[in-house]
Amino acid sequence: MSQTEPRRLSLLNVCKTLTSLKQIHANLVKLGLETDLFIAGKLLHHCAISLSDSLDYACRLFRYTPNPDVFMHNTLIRGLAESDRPENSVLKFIQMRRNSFSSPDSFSFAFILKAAANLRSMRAGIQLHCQALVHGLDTHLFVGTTLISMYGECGSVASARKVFDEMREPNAVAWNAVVTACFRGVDLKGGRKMFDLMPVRNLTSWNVMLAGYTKAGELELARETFLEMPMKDDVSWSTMIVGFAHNGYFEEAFGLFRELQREGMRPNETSLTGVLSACAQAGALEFGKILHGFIEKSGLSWIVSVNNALLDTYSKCGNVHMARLVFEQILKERNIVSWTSMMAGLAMHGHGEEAIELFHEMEEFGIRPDGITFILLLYACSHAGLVEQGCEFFYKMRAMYNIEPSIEHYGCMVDLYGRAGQLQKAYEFVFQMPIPRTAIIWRTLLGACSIHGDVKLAEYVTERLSELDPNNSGDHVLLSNAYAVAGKWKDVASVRRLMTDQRMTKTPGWSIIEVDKIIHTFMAGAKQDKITEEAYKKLKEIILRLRVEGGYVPEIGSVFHDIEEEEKEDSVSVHSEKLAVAFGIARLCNGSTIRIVKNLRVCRDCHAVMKLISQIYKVEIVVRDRSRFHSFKDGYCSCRDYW
DNA sequence: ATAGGGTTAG
Repeated sequence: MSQTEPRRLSLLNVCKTLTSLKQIHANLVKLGLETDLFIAGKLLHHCAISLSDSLDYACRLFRYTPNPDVFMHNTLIRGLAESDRPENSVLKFIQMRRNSFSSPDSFSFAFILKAAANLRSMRAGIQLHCQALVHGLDTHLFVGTTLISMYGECGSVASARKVFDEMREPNAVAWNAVVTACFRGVDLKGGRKMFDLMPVRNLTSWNVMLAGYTKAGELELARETFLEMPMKDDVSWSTMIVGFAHNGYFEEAFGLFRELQREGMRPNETSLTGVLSACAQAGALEFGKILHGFIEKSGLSWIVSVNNALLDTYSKCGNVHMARLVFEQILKERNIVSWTSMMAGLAMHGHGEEAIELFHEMEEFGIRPDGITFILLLYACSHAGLVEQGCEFFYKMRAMYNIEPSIEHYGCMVDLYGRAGQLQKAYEFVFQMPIPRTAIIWRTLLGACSIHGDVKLAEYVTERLSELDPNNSGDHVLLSNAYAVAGKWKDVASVRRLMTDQRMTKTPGWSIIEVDKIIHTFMAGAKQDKITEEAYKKLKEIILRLRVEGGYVPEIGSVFHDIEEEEKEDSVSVHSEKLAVAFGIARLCNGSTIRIVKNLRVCRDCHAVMKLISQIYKVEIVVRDRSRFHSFKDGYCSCRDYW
C-alpha cells in the first residue's frame, strides 16, 4: 500500500453521500486498488453500514470482488439485515455457507440473528440458534446477547430470559437486551424489575427504559425516569421528543425540543425529524418554518431524512409549493421516502394525477417502489376518483413488482370502489379477498354506504362490525349518516337512542385556527366562552349573507341529528369548522388565507358553506381534515367535490 | 437505545 492510501481511505470517514463515495471508488479503481480485500472491505463497510440507501451499490461492490473474505460477508449480511428486506441477509448467509471457504464466526451469527429478529421469524431464529450451537458460539457473549434480542423481537420473553439466565457473565449490554425484550413483550413490570436488579447501569440502560415506557404510551413514567436520570445524552432527548410526538402530545414535544436547545445541546437528526413530525401532525406551519431556518443555519440540510421530514411537514401544513422546493433541492439524494412523501403530499391536495406522474418519474430514476409507495398510489387514485388506474396498480404491484398486497392495500381498494359509488364491486371485493377481513375493512365499506345512502348494505356491514369491534360509537354514527342521506329520519333517531342508552359517546369534532400566534380550538356543543360567542355571532351574520347573496340552503343529509327541521339546521351550523372559519373572517385581515385543521372529515354542508364563503367574501380557505386538504377559492374546492 | 413516507371512520 502506498503512502497515499491511508489518507485516501480516511476520506471515506468524511464522505457522507453516495455521490462522493462513488468518486472515491472511481479513484481507487483508477489506481487498481479496488481488489485489495482490505480496501474493498472498508469501502463495502462504508456504503453498507455508514451510508443510508446505498445497499444496492454495496451489493454490486460485493459481486465484483473476486474472493470476498469473512469480513466482507459479515458486512453485507449486517447491512442487509437492517434493510427493508432482511430475507436477503439470510440468503447471503446461506450463500456464504455453501460457496465460501470461510466459515461463520461470532460476528456472522450476531448479524444474521439480527436479520431473524427484524423478520420476526422465530423459525429462522431457532435454526440459527442451533447452528450457533454447532459452531460452539451460542455461549459467546455477543451471540448470546443477540439471541436475547431475537427472542424478544419474536415475542418470546420466556426464551429471551432463558438465554439470559444461562449466560455466565452477562455484561451491561446483555442486561439491557433482556430489559428491552421484556418491554417488547409488553411486560413493563418485568422490565422494571430487571432494571432494578442490574448490577451496573449505563446510559443505554436508562434510555431503554425511556423507549420502553414511551412505546407503551406510559409518558408519565417516561417523564419520571427522564428526570431521575443521572446523565442524559441526545438519544435520551430524542426518545422523549419522538415519544411525545407519536402519542399525540405535540406541545410537549415542542417544549422538550426548546428545552434541549436551552441546555446548549445540538439537536440531532432524530430529534429534528421527531419534532418535525409533531409539526406535521399538528399542522404547525409557523414552527415548521422556524425549524427550516434552523436546519439551514446549522448546516444540517444535507441530511436526507431531515429533508424528508421537512417536506412532509410542509405538505401536511398545506404548503405543497415549499414541499416541492425541498424535494427539488435534494434531487440527487432522494430516496424512496422522499418520493413517497412527495406523492402523499400531492395526493392529499387532490393532485392525484400528478402523484401518479411522480411515481413514473421515480421509476425512471431507478428507484424501486415498495409496499408503502403502493398504498399512497392507491390512496391517490381513490381520492381522485381514478378507479380504473387504481385497479391497474393493484394488479401490477404483484405481477410486475413482486410485492404482496397487505391488508392496507385491500383497504385502499375497498375505499377506491366505495368512494366512487361502486358499492356492489366494493362488496364483492371484500368477499373475495384472500386475507382475514378486519374491522377497518368493514368500516371503509360502511363509510362508503354513508356517503351514498345505501341503507341495506350499511345495516349488514354494521352487523359484521358488531361482531368484530362492538361498541364503536363511530360506526353507529356512520350508520345513522347512511339513514340520514336516505332521508330515513326515524331510523336516525333510533340509532341515536341506542347510542344514548348504551352510553356511547361520539368523538367530539374539533377545529383549530391560528390567529396572532395563538391557536384557538373550537368544538361543537362545547361550553361557551368569549371566543366561541364571538364566533357564533359572526357565523350567524355570515349564514344570513350566504342565504341572501348566495342562495344558500342548508344540507342536512349528512348530519347526525333528528326530528325538527329547524333543529337539524341548527346542528349543522355549529360544526366546529364553521365556527373556526367565522372566527377567522372576524379576526384575520383581508387577503390572508384562512387555515383550519380539523380532526374529523369535513361534512357536505360545511363544504358547501366554505365554497360560498370563499366566493362571497373573496377569501382563500384551506382546511386540512382527517385525511386531506380542501382549498376553497372563488366558490370552488380543490377536491372537485369528491372526497 | 432514538428517526423520516402508511388504508377507514367519529
